[in-house]
Formats: sequence, structure tokens, C-alpha cells
Amino acid sequence: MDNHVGQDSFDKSRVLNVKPLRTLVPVFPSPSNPSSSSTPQGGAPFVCASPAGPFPTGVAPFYPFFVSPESQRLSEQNAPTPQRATPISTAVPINSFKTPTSATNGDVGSSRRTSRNRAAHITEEEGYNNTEMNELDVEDGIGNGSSKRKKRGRAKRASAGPVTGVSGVVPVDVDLDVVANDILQSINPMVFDVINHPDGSRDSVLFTLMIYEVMRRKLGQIEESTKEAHTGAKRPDLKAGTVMMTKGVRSNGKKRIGIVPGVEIGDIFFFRFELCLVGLHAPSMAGIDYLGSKASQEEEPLAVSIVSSGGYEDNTDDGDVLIYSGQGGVNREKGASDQKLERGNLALEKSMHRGNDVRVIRGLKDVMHPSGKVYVYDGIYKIQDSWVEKAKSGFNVFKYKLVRMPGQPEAYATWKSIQQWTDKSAPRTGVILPDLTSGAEKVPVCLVNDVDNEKGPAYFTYIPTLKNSKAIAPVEPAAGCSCVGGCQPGNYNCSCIQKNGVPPTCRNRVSQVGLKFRLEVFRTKNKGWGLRSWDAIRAGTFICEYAGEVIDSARAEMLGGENEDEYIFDSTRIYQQLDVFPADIEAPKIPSPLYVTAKNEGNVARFMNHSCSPNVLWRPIVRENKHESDLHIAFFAIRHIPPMVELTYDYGINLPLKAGQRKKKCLCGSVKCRGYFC
DNA sequence: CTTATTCAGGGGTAT
DNA sequence: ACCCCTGAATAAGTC
Repeated sequence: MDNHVGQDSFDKSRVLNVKPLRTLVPVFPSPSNPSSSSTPQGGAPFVCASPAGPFPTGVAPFYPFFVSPESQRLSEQNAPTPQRATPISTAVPINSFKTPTSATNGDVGSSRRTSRNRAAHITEEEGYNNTEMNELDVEDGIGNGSSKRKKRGRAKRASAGPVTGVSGVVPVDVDLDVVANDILQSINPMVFDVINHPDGSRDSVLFTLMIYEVMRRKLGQIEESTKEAHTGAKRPDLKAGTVMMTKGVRSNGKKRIGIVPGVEIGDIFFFRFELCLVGLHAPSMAGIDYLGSKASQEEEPLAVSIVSSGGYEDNTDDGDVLIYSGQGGVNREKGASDQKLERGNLALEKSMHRGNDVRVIRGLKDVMHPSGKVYVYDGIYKIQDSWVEKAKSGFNVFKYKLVRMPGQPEAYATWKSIQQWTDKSAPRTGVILPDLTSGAEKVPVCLVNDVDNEKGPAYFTYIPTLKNSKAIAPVEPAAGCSCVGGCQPGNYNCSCIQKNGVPPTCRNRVSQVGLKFRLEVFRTKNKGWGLRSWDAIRAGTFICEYAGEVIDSARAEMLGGENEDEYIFDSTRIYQQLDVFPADIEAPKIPSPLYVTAKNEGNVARFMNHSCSPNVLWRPIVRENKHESDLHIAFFAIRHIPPMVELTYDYGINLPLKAGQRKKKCLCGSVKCRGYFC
């Protein structure tokens, strides 16, 4: 228990600094610092009002300020307080955690259930090639608080003292450990109870990844904003990973052979540390994970998992077979040498003789994110053969032939198929229409059915955005800083920096409004038509908006009632807390209610089905256009979504039901299914 | 844009 | 202490 995360009393400045997962949230700069307005780009900027209602400036919706009575009660009674492995003292409603995420890749939590939102803005900048909403959450000012904070935890980096800005404003001195602790503290203790279970669960894995994402992003923001001071984390991925490891915020901490509870075949990851944290592959860099002779209680080491990431000359031609190279023989100083039958190589050899299961993670180039990689968990393989061969370098290299065990869900094979469809080396079967948007989107959206004989959805006109949207009053202070082309880190005259201490860099833009991913409308087995993507989608990434005809509440009432229009988007629907806080039902607050019908005219969003365990969520967004601005609904990925996985969001509940409206039986199949939606 | 190079880095295992 | 199929930033090579 000595690793209590900041326990001392609690000083408000620290609490204020905590950025819950909301950090993931589209990090919309708070209303008071719309850094975005600074970029007078061509495209209509997006300003986002988070569904979580405006908050008083400077006040973060976290305990002890905003915890709901229910939340508090629940956490108190369910949490075996005394011996919680990870001591997080402050209770925070889980929803803040699961709040809509945002923009960057973060995924954050998800649920839109949170109600609290503070208005935030997201601006969109055409041409910014990062689709993900960026996470610069400038909101409550990291700098303010932290700079004042006393340094408790030890920061490795030598903080060379506060860097003071020109105008004497905010020192950019951020203690990474303090920031990390603040994030941990802002998490609902109940989450840790889930995570700390000896055997992982789906929730523990997802929570872990969510926390890591928030942490990584937050540390990355700091790094970016403090570049010149060389004070940030050079490797946010490593720093965040270290913190989580140290605090025990991880899943499946015990190394094991075979499947890992809570991790599903086909799951994707974007950082090696994610693999460590969920218990899939422990080494932060090495490609072979194994149980040493001690851990395995045997004389010999046994392999548990491998990551094939292109570092050696692996052969991956056949999707079910992998020729993997042993480790070693590539010392940088000493140059190449023969590999030795030791460590991982020995473990693989032993595992082959024993016929043990070996988990395989395949690293691929992430097309959407050129500089990075995506790791695909491809399930259980067994080692069928091993030999030594001369590598190009002329030295001996061990080779292992791994064969995928049959009966497992498709994972890497799906990626291969998509690649073939892409390069036309194999045809996409079941295509009904190559582009259902008829060119209305920059990217074609195909219509496919390989399930039954339906020829397509009922007729509708494809439009990429809202029709008849009404201008709303400009979102509060449209005034942010006056930086043009983005706030510069060193500009202390920038109001964003003055207010937050951290330069927002003005990257808070969801890049384009249009589609970025290669989406397809497909026939589901039992839910009619659905939507999915050929491209992997990172948590927090903007996917699309809800296009259609804006209508008023009376019309929505009428259409949604007796007319049974199933394509109505109603921002006033309520999102039920599914898991931990069933009583916490609050309606998202947005500048003004929005009702949209996509029955006759709409875009891909009209095909997204409901799920009680959704992988997508929506956020209200205000798009600025010259002097006007109007409200839009944007969808973001809650977590990493592998290709071809159906995109779903929580439709919420209409209470009371409109005249003539009926509850619909939910077919989402989730273990958390509410049973219906309406 | 694709590939190569540089460089700081963390956990795990072995010593 | 050493090893290792990071990952980002930078540089250089391709078109």
C-alpha cells in the first residue's frame, strides 16, 4: 500500500489538474480557450461541445466536486476498501472515465453517459492529416496547478527549474509523476477492483487499455508542450507503461501459457506496452516471451508468446503459418554473429518438443498512421519445426515454423484479405454496389451482402452532412488566443498558454469532415444492414458525422412515434449506465437539442446499429462557418476497432416514449445487453 | 512518400 | 549487467 497515489489530503490544485479519461475525450479545449479559432482555415472548423455539460471554468468534474451520491454510495459499498491493491483514494464516477472520447486516439471511455460535460471545442482543420482528434486538452490547465504543486513523487528527469515565460506567466514545469498520479487518482476505485482481479476479464483488459491511452496521451501532450524545456517524457508510451506497471494498473499480471482471459483473438494494439499491460506479451521490446526455468518449475524454459514485427527475416506468406527467426546475433557494436540456443531460442525449442501453445502477435505497418505499427493478436500457434539457416549476413539464425491452431476466429487472415481486395489480387465477394455514396464522399463506401439475398437497403438519398441545420448562437467565447496557424509553444502571449500553462498547439482539430476510413455497409446476420471498416480504427478517432435532415422536436416526436422512423438521431436520449453505476442516468447537455432524421437522406451513420457494449460514441460538435455555427453530431471510436468489426453505438433510451413508439428488442448480443432500446 | 539511421529507453532474465 | 522484432524524429533516397 505504499504506492498510494497521492494521498495526502488533497489539495485542490491537484484535483483540478486531474484529467480523467476525458482527456481522451476529444480534447476539446475548453470554451475559454478555443485555440482553434486561431486557425482561419478554409474548412469549417469544428467546435465541440462535449456532451458533458459546461463546467465552471477551472473546475474539473471530479470528486469531490461532482461525484454523484449514487456513485459514491456504490463505490463505498462495493469496494472492499481496506485492501484494495491499488489505492486510489478519490472516488470518481466511472462515467467520467467512460466518457466520450475524443478525438485523438484516445478512446476513452466511453460512455456518453456522462452527462457532465463541459463545453469544449473541437475545431476542424482541413488538411490536418491526423484524423484523430487531438488530444490536447487544454482544459483545466496542467501548468497552473502543477507548477504550483510541490514536487512529491520523484521525477527522474532533472527538472531544471521552472521555465518562465516572457510575460512571467506560467512556468512550464510539469512533474510527470504528479501528472500520472493525478490521472490514476481520477479513476473510479471500482475500476481497480476489476483490473486487479488475478484472472483478467474483458473489462479489466479494456479498462487497462483505456487508462494507458489516457496516460500516454496526456504525457505526450506535456512532452509536446514542453519540448523546448526538455522536460517532458521523450517516450510517452514508455513512461505511461512504466507508471502503470509500477502501480499495478494492469491485467493478467501473471504470465501464462495459452489464452489470456479478456484478450480476444483479433484484438489490435498500437504500442508494445499495450501487449505487456494486458498480459499478452511481457517484454517491452523483445520478440519472444518465455517462462524461465524458475517460473516454469521445470528445468527448461518454455515460450509463451512471440511478436513478429519485421525485425528479422520472417516469412509470413501463408496466413496460418509463420516462419519466425530466433533472437540474437545482431549486436550493434559487435556486429552480426551466430545466434545461440539460449533464452528465447531455447524456450521455443523446448516448447516445440512439448507441443505447447504459443501466442502469436503479428506486427504490421499501420496504413492510417504511417509512422507506427499495429499489432494483431492472431491466437494460438504451435511450433511444428525448427532449424538453423544462414541469414543474408552469413551467420546462423534459428528458424521456427509455427502453425496456427484450427478453429480460432479469423484475425490476421482478415487483414490479408483486405490487403488482397485493396490490391485487387482477390475480389471482394458479395458486392452489390461499389459506392453507395455515388461519389458524395471522397472515399467510396461499398454495399455488400454475403449473408442472404437482400439486394440492399430501402431507397434513400446519400448526403454527406446535415441539411437544414439551424445556426446557433456562437459558442461562448469564440475568442481564444490570437495565434494564427496554431499556438506556438514558446509564445507566452498566447492566451491559451497563459490560461493553461501548456500551449495547446492548436492541434485540436478533427481533420476532415469527410470520411477517412474505407467503410462498407454490409448485411448482418440478424440486424439488417450494418456498418464496418476495412481499416483499423484507433481509439478516439473521428469516424463520421450523423448526416440527415434536421427537424424540430415536434416532428421528431411524430416521426419517431407513429411513423416509426428508425433513422432519427435524438440528442436528448438518455444513456444508461450499464455497469457500475446503474443509477447514474443523465442526459447529455449540449447547446441545444438536436433531432435528425436520416430516413430519406443520410450518410453512412444511418447504418450504424445499436449495441449495449458499443465501440463507437457520439459527441456534439459545433461547426463554425464564418460567422455562423451549427451543431453536428460526430462519432468517435471508443476503443481500438479491428477491421471488419461492426461499428455500433449506444442509441440511448427515450423517456418517456413518444406516442406510438415501442421499445425494440436489442440484438447486440453483449453480455451487458439491456435487452432493448428505443 | 518510403526507407535508413539515430537515439533514448524499460522490463525481464541471468549473473 | 545485458539483451531485445521500440518508436519518434531525422535524414536520405524515390517517384
